[in-house]
Amino acid sequence: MARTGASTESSAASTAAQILDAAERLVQERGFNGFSYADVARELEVTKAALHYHFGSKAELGDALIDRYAERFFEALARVDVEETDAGDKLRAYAQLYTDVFRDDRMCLCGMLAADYTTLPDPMRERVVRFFDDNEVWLARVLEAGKKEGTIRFAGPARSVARTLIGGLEGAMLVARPYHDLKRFRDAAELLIAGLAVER
Amino acid sequence: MARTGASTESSAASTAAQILDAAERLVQERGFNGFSYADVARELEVTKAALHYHFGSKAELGDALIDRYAERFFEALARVDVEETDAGDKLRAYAQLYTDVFRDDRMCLCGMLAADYTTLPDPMRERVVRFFDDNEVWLARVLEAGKKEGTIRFAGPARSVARTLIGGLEGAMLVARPYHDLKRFRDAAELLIAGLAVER
DNA sequence: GTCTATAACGAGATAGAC
DNA sequence: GTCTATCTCGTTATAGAC
Repeated sequence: MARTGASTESSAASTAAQILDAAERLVQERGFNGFSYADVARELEVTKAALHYHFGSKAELGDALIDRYAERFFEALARVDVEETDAGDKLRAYAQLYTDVFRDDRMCLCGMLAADYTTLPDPMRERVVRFFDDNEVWLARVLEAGKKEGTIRFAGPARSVARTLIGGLEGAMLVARPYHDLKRFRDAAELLIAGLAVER
Repeated sequence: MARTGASTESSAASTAAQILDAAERLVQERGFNGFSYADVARELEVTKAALHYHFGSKAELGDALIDRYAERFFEALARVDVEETDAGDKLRAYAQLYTDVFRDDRMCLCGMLAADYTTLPDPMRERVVRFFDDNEVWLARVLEAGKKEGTIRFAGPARSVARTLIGGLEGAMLVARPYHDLKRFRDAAELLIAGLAVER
């Protein structure tokens, strides 16, 4: 499907998208309680009032941030499903998505929001949980497929291994970020996959 | 060594300690940017000004929080060293420390502060990093000992496995907390240890 | 050591002009 | 759609009385 084509605004990106871009990075870097409308406004060189036109409240902005992030993330997973056939390769491609985030000095958006969880409005909480649930479903399916094909073995329910992988990768990002060290994250990701989903 | 014994203040806990208790829980639940002096003051039924007498600034309070948390944590690890001899048992005792934190609906203090890392003053950053470094040293020593005794095997440098364990446990707490599910955390901790430090 | 009072600032949000 | 102006509230922090 082509881009939306010639629209009323011919600028590179709509203001709403620019706001989401800036806010997303700020949340991933500083957390939901660590940034303000003023930060976004300064960056885009518009006023806070302009932001409120596009996203009435910080909570609404938060909802939109998670929705877009999740949409893009699961689109990427759908591409992995098309491009990779081996279960081990799919797991490594999954970890690579996290690596790409970490490379930008960012934390996973939903990992960061998991830290902020107790302070989030309910609609944001629900979205964060759904993100992890959907990740778990995707990973469990890959693990089960690998087990069936005999390319992978693991102990216990695929769901538990999936959860441990998600938490392991989120935690690897969390702890590696202060060290500003990509290798630290990649080593952990590699050990996690090798230890939890043994190839044979 | 006995408690400090009869001191000038005979009350149950000094005000400074009460402040640290309340602030610690608030940070572990809500993050460093998710609580205020007003929250602590309300809880202890004192004024904000009283808090400032004991801890001049939020940054100083943060320093004191990490110092006390780290001190207690490494005292606990020293006890583990005395009480457990088998390397696998030491690793399980290590994970149990995290379980105890999670059981109180808390995130590890330094795991939470790792999320807030980019917004922290430098002295707090240094303390957070030191906490993880010291954890890594302790775990790597346990892993090496287990390898030498032949009770444990693992791939790659003990340091890398140690880092992966720390990140894995921190991430397991982070992601399990929204689900309010102790079993979810315990299952992940078990799989992490079994997958990263295989017993034989 | 704790209080009242207040300063100084930033946050989220709204009204109404352009 | 973006602006100026403003409101209200919460935040960290300090001064000075008790």
